[in-house]
Amino acid sequence: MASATGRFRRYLEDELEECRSEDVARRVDEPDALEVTVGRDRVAAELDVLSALANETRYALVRALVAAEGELCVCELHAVVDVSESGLSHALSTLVEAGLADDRKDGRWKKYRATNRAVALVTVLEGSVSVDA
Amino acid sequence: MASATGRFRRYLEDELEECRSEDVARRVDEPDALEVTVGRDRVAAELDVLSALANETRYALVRALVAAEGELCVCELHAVVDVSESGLSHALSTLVEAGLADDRKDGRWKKYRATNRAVALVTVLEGSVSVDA
DNA sequence: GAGTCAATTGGGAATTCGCTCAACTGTTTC
DNA sequence: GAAACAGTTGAGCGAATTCCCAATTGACTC
Repeated sequence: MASATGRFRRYLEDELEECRSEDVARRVDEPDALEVTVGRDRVAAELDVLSALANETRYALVRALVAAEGELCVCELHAVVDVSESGLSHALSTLVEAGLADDRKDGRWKKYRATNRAVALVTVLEGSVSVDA
Repeated sequence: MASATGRFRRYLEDELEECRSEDVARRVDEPDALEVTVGRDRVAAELDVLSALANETRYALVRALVAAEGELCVCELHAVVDVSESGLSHALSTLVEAGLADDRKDGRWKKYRATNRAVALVTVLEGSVSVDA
């Protein structure tokens, strides 16, 4: 973490003149404390999920799977996005890896289904974005 | 949308032999119907939010802002991430643009705060990722 | 077993992203 | 007004993504 400690200290001192309710020393340590408690692995995992979702093709697929409320076969999903079959396959495997979809082989076909994680995220996104913007 | 209609049709016909409860014609139209109802703009907006969040630096900033439950000044945020001051400023403006943070100027300092959208997303991510993986 | 079909894998080209550097705006202090 | 400081903006370079092409794997049919 880059040390902007000098500026940070000045900032805190300045803040204290307006409002004495804070303990400078405690606040200085806060960011690091935060960092430690959270756990890098967990954050990294969350980032993987976000990265998997943050792509037009993959997000469209997830939305379709969530809306379907059940299994969809690769050929059904192909109708939803505008990429080659290979691109579709790559996208789906990324989603499975991120825990956003489950796959199941059914004879000649392969079927995908949204996970709870995917449902939760799409729901929150829809809700939060409809509010404004 | 790429037309894999041939394969899709074959798939549906095959499915119907096992389970007659579905109407082929209706299912063929389903993906398009879905696409229309959702609205491209809305989906695009959701994607912007995801793209803004799907980056190590920016996600760390959002987590810090959410954890703070209040305003943090740029110099405080600088302690959280490992980028140059300029990089930090770029990251923060991306977050504001995506509606994940609000900014407020306070004399010489500028303060940022997490939006409800940011809180909702971080909360869901934490919850959904702790389940497994 | 040969042919066909659904889907995946690996490699590589084009594009996008993330960050730093340098220059700049606005604010406070002397 | 000059100097110092907080923070932003734009340009540009290296790194990571995204997607297509070609070849391949399994599964079903005849």
